[in-house]
Amino acid sequence: MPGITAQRSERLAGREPLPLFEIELNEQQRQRQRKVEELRRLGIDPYPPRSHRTHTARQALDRFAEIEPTLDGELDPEEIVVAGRVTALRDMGKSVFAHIRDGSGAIQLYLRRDVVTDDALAHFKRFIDLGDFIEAAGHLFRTRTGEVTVEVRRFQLLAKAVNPPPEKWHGLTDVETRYRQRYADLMANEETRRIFVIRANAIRAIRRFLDERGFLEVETPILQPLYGGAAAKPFTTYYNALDQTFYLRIADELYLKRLLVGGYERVYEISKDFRNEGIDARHSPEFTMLEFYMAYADYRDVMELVEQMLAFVAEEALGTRQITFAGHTVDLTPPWPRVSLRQALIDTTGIDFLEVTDQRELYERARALGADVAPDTVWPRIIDELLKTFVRPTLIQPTFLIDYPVELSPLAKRSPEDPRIVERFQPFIAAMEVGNAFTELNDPMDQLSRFLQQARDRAAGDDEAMPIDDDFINALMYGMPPTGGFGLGIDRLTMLLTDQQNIREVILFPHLRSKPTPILNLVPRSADERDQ
RNA sequence: GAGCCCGUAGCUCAGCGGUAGAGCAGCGGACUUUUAAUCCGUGGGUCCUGGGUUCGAAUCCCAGCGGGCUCACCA
Repeated sequence: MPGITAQRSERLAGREPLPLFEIELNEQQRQRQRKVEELRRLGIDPYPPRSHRTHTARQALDRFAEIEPTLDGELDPEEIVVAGRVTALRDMGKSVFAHIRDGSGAIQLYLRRDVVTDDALAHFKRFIDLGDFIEAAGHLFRTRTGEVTVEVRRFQLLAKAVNPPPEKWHGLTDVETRYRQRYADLMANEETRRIFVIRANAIRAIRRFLDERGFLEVETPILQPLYGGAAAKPFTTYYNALDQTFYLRIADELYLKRLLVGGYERVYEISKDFRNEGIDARHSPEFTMLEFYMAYADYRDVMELVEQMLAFVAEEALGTRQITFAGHTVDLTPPWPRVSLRQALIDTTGIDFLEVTDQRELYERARALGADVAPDTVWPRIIDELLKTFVRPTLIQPTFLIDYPVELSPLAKRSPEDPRIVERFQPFIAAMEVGNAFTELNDPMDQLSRFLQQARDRAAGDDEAMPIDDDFINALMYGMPPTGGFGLGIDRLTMLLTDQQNIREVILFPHLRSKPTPILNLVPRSADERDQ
């Protein structure tokens, strides 16, 4: 059965009718939409352009706390106006209790017949539903049960909700609906709202930390003619004006380093990167990355800065350096232990990767330990697998894993002590890898040879090997100072700070496959119906 | 991409071969300090979609769509 039509609403709103479609509403939506039309007939705008709010819920509660000692149990003499979404309604007959929530919190409203008048109370009961935005003018007092409440004199609908809100006790729990309709999730679930506040606080803290230390925030291209700076498959697009294939960046790295060639000493960028790969609890193809680079610093300087930064961020975002994640309590207070990957692997697997240089032998040893590797897995990938299987689960308290084999790191500088090792580290917290850093490779010819090796890997079938970026080589040929660089997954950091096990819980609008059935049922109207 | 699990009212869920259910929300009524208010009454369904088995399918089987978890690739 067709519901109230958009066309009729348009007519009642004094505009031209929508010609072709109507929206099919369920019973509750129809019920509410009827109220919209009835209000219009009464000359009341169900969507007025302005509110007259004088106090947020928080400000009202704070005000009452301040003046209550002077009131002697009486009403606050000053009239205030609060506004928000109706989240609870308790109809007592000749009075009504309601809660409204705004961005600052919630406050209770109390409407009594002998204060608002009989007609106004009837109007409220007739037209105000759960989920509506309203404003209410009145005086603060404390109820018998102790709750600070507005005794309402006047009220006004600010925006009618046609959709009923999710169930009040369990909220919205269906994961798919929570992601597809994040607005409903945010409306219904305090925890969801909390996560994104912490996320914003963390990002603000990072900016402040870096700004205070002389870093320059910059923006480099997201659309790039060549991608690089990480091992990943890119999203590809076509740039019409340039008549050329472009890629969405997989990392910021190569552009930020060009800026150090240009003479900036400290730069950072916080923005989205895109990797055309699998989605799981720790990976989102569109994710947020912090990268910073500092000249005249090496990876040890960077480690010191990173442990300070993350302790600062936790303090700013959560008020503590102790965080709980997946049942682990970890303490971010610096300094964090530095453990070489070589030693960690010797301790956990007995394998010394400087001794076991033959791929076949490494494979046999890994298999003997029970690692899940295929016979054709290349040497660096086996090392990576051993790291993930045997080392990573042991890294609960914050730890820097340092000094990786050169084969794993085509953009990092070799150790002066051992050319088979690069000066690289990854911070692990609660067994989660949250970043990646190294002393940056600034020898253009060494960089070129690493690119050439990547090209060979690519030819051999590694489709995540980086393409050769000759402009980057050209930049390095102008000279880049000794530099330490760092990349941090902002989403994963947020997971840690909010104790969320799934990355989609910390992304406002995570990607899902489009649904064949639309949310709104728009049905065509027949011509004669339109003519009536 | 593979394996396992899920899809029932606006929301949260039960039902798992024999007339489609509960709570909240809705609608009607009672109640002037309630707190998931309470009490009485009541409407509401493409049981994800399409096939099949069966006298009979929400329930069993097959396929598809959407989602979750675990793998695999990756930060």
